Amino acid sequence: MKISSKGRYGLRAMLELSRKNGIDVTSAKSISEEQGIPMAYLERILYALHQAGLVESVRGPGGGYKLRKLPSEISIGDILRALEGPIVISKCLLKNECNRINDCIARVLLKRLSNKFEQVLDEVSLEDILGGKDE
Amino acid sequence: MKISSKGRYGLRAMLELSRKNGIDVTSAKSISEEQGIPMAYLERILYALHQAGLVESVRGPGGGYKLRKLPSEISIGDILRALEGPIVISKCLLKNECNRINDCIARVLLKRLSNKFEQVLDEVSLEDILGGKDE
DNA sequence: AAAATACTTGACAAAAAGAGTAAAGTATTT
DNA sequence: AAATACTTTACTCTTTTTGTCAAGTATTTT
Repeated sequence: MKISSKGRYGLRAMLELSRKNGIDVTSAKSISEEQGIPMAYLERILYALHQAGLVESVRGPGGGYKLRKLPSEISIGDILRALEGPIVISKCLLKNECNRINDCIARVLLKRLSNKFEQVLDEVSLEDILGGKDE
Repeated sequence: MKISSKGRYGLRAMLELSRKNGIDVTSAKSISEEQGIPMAYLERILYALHQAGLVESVRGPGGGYKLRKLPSEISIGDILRALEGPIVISKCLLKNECNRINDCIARVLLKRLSNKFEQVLDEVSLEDILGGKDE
């Protein structure tokens, strides 16, 4: 029931990029230092975020990363999906993971809760947090 | 981000008990058989649910378990807390698990999402599922 | 062009968590 | 007293998580 440290690191990296959005590119190294995220691990995280189309990268000296969309257009759900895969509350909701699909007394419940959770995560954007939007 | 198999088994056991609520006591063995849950594991799960005051047990031949409250009075959150501990979306929200509490760019967000999740789980009771309540 | 910088990618390893077993013990009823 | 069933601890196997390492690719500045 918890976000992994990979997910948390990713969120923090994205928030850091949001903070500096518009200015220019931010190097992985500076994110690593400011956020205390192991460099080698961060690179893999940024790579996954890149694959998902959430950030773009600029190579060469002075290079780094920047958001590919506005902070208001990137949800927490987007970030977690990129780093942790499909957002489901239970493994058994994934394809081929349940061997009593038609007989499970809890399936409807789990499905409903899972959808609700995903909805919550998709409703909040990076901008909402940065702006300090409270509710 | 997922409920453990322990949590899932527990949910299913509780739903099974809800189904038979009022009639009499249900043995661990019959739950194990009907739900396909390993007996030894189920016993530990029922024990935890008992400790949490969610079920009561009757010993001796013909003994078993029954709900301690009405299905409408037991939430999914109650069950998961009993089996998996405090419901938090991130480890770093627990005491002594975060070493940059006052400096974490994501803390407010995580706290907010975590509360929201817990609220969702506490809003749904066993009765809601059993009755097939859809929304 | 070369060197420096920085992103890309795959393979691997240590550590933690999850899932379940085993076995012995305790309590209660027939 | 024998059967049934709950209680509890300890342990093991497997999977997942959390990274590290190292080699490679691309781009820019000098």
